[in-house]
Amino acid sequence: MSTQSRKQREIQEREQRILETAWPLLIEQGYLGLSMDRIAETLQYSKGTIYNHFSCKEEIIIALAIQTTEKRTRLFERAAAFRGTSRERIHAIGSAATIFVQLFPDHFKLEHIIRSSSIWEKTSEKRRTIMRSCERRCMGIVGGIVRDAIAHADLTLDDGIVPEDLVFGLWSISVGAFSIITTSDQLVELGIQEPFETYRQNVHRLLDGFGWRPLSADYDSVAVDDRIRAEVFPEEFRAISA
Amino acid sequence: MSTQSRKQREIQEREQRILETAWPLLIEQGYLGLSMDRIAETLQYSKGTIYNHFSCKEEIIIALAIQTTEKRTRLFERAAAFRGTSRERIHAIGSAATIFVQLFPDHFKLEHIIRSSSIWEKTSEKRRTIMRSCERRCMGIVGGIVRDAIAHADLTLDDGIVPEDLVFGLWSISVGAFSIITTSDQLVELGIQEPFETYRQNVHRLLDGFGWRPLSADYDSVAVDDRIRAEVFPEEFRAISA
DNA sequence: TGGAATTATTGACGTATCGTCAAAAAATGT
DNA sequence: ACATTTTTTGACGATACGTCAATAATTCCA
Repeated sequence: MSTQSRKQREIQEREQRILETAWPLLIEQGYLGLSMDRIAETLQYSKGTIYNHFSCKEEIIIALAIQTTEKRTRLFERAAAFRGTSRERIHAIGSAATIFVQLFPDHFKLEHIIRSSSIWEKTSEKRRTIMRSCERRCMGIVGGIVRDAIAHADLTLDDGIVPEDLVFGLWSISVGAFSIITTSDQLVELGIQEPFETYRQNVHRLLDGFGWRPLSADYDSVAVDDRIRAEVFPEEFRAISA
Repeated sequence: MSTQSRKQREIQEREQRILETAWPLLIEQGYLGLSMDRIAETLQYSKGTIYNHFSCKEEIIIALAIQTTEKRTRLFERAAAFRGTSRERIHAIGSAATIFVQLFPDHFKLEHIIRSSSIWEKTSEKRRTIMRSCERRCMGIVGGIVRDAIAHADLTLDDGIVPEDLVFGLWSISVGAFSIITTSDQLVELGIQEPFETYRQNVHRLLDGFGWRPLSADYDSVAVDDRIRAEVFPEEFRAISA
């Protein structure tokens, strides 16, 4: 019994160690830098053992992507639990998204890799389902705040507009901004000195455009951001600042 | 002389044929599907000859990306030349971006592939420079419209906000929306029935948030969109509808 | 506890692809 | 007609993927 559980635990832990070994290879050298042989060599296991855990390279990649995506989802959940006006809560989501990118600047590299059709299609349906459900959960959280805002009359959507449309807008602007930030090497030359700050402001413009109260003009969004970072994400904030 | 030019021309044309052969391989099977051997086999040349044109796989990929990016830039230039209010002209840019995605739905796959660090870093500085200059040109076009809007008092930016901030917002929301549209397989399940339409509306909300006149409420953006498609992009519009 | 049954591990193997380079072929110039 | 330059070729070495039969370790049960 105890022997079994020891072995079982060893196998379990190995899975995590494989992922930890894979991460820097993938981040530093991309898809091609991740080699099953090198993982095996590093961990002193034979290749076959690695394949016992992950049936192909792509499975390792999506497993890593799931880990970071789940971390983001948890940040979103904490942000949504912030006690404040609907506008402050949606603001907290923006802060969570930004903190996530700053804590895991490499996540978007992964996201790019995993979305390549050649990679995505080789992953198992099981893991793809997990990814999709993370995506749905994130959208659900944001959608919930939008609905709350409507319920509290902070926001009124025009006819034919559903909460998901707004969520899609926030999702788009965030994915786009962070993609650009993490892949463009000439933002400063293009006139974007502080991309994260610009992102934050643009999100507010978008919310203003939907008429979400209180509008930017009415409150000091920098102060709100500080408060959220201090109250909701004190630890993460310290990690970023350090 | 005539023999030389014939040979020269043959070599020139071959380059394009290589790219045409590479495109479907890359789109259908991703980075891994693109094989130098297969290109050589298909075109009945030896591998060495292919390598005379492109020093590595990645050069082929970026060459393809440059071709589509240049097409987009030309669409943007035509959109910017639209004679109308600043708001209509920026609207035309949005239409151009949408038309581009619909004409070249696979471009974003390429964009994803090329942005992978492992690929990007293997490309030649020469071609990277071309890509960057395309990017700058696109931003410049949009920035010019923003400046015109300010000059015509259609738009007033708050202190500390520069035109590039707004451009970054439009860029983000577009890149994000199209990335999501081309890679997510559950948009409908997530409640986004007509992503392109939602994108268009979100862009307007963002512009409204910046106070760009006339605001959405004041005019029929669907009519403007129809007019732009008919006047500026009649041919492309037909191609999409067909 | 000892040995059968099950499970986990190993690493050589077949296949595929990359990018190179010396030799062969073709084109060009005199 | 022959020398020089340019282009093409494909065999080659290197690397990596994923498989699988053989081996080792572990578990189970009498």
